[in-house]
Amino acid sequence: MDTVGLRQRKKQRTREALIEAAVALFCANGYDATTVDQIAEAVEVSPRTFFRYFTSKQDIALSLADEQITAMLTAFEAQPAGLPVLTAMRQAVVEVVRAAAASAPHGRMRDLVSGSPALTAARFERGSARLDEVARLVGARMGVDQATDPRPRLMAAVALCAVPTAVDAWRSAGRDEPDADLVEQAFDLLAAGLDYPAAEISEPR
Amino acid sequence: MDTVGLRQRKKQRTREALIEAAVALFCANGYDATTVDQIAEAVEVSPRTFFRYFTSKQDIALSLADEQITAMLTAFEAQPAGLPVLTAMRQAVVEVVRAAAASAPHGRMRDLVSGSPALTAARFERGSARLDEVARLVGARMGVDQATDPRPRLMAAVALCAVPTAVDAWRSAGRDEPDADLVEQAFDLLAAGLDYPAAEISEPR
DNA sequence: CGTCATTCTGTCAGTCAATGACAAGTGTCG
DNA sequence: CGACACTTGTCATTGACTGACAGAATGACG
Repeated sequence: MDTVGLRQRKKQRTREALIEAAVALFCANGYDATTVDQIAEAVEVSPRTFFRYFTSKQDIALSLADEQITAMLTAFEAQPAGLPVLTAMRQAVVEVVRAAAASAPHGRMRDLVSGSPALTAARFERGSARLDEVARLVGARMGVDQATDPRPRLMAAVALCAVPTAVDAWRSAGRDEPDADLVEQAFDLLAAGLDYPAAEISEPR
Repeated sequence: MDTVGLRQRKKQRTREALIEAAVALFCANGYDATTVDQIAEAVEVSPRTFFRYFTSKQDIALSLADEQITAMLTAFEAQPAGLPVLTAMRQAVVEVVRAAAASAPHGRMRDLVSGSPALTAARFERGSARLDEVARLVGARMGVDQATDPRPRLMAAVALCAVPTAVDAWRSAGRDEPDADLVEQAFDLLAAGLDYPAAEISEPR
């Protein structure tokens, strides 16, 4: 096989160089102001080649986010078997977020993604695309069939969509705590249930 | 004032004609295969004018989704004051989804949106954009300050992101029930809490 | 009614993302 | 080395979107 062929190594290096250049340019000039041509030029490949490595400009911006979902899946599987599912999910997400906070490129990209509506939207697209994968693991851990039981998919939707959205919303509302803490809090609230009572006292008129 | 000026009425008519033409073309040929030029031509305006009414092609596709969020907010406010917040939210969403199911253009657009990843992502963008609005109403109903209490925003994120995502996932997994029923189920599950236990019996090896 | 300012629209030119087709270069393997 | 597959660059094209400018429609007012 060609596991370590020169050709493969070259491709891998090009791919990494493209990501590195893209992240640098995005951080320096912003996502929208960075053109594919600039990224390609920084790595000295043709713009056409860029699109042979990444299907779109969004694609490269979200390659890191993609890795995070994969990492989250791995972490989720690694959780002790007896753990309640939501707890296992929380641990997995927190682990990944902690690791990302310590990594410079991930940290910079997080701000970029939450700063650009287009990227925020694209991140959801990624999440939705991998929702089945997450649901499958959740179902396995619960010992139910994710094809017939709706709960695994619902939990996947919550983990992939509601939690990041809530964290983003909290951040933009001025909460400066580390992401991991906000994630913990989101899961705590979800575990406690959302069935809040209405205000008891009728407002003064 | 110019509340009913000829100019205003004309603009309104153009806007509606554009939406109508866009929906028709999207349904006939699909979202991606429909060009802005085609939409503009169908209404006999210049393509440039299209972008003076809608900021993007996605924008016009989601104008209906936008109306639904607004309708949901109205319905939420109209719920009886004593209702638990999650129940009120569920009623509001169900009402809107029911109404949409009865409306031909909304129904067709729903399939279009869930069929196109780009539109699904864009719908989230819309949702996130209005998350604060929703959170404010939720906070008001709970009698808490949405600036300091994280729960309203979390619930808004769940209602705007997790529920639609779960419903989409269920549909694509083959569940054919009416959307309203799926929404009810999602909220029921959320009200019951997500803290599912792990499977008790270790799998055979 | 005529004039002027405002607002809306069309035309034009241009940028950028993305894709198909073809040719030329580079790695792989017998 | 030489046939072959894979990768890349060049070229051309489409489609979304924007800025600038000119001209037409509209509304306000004397």
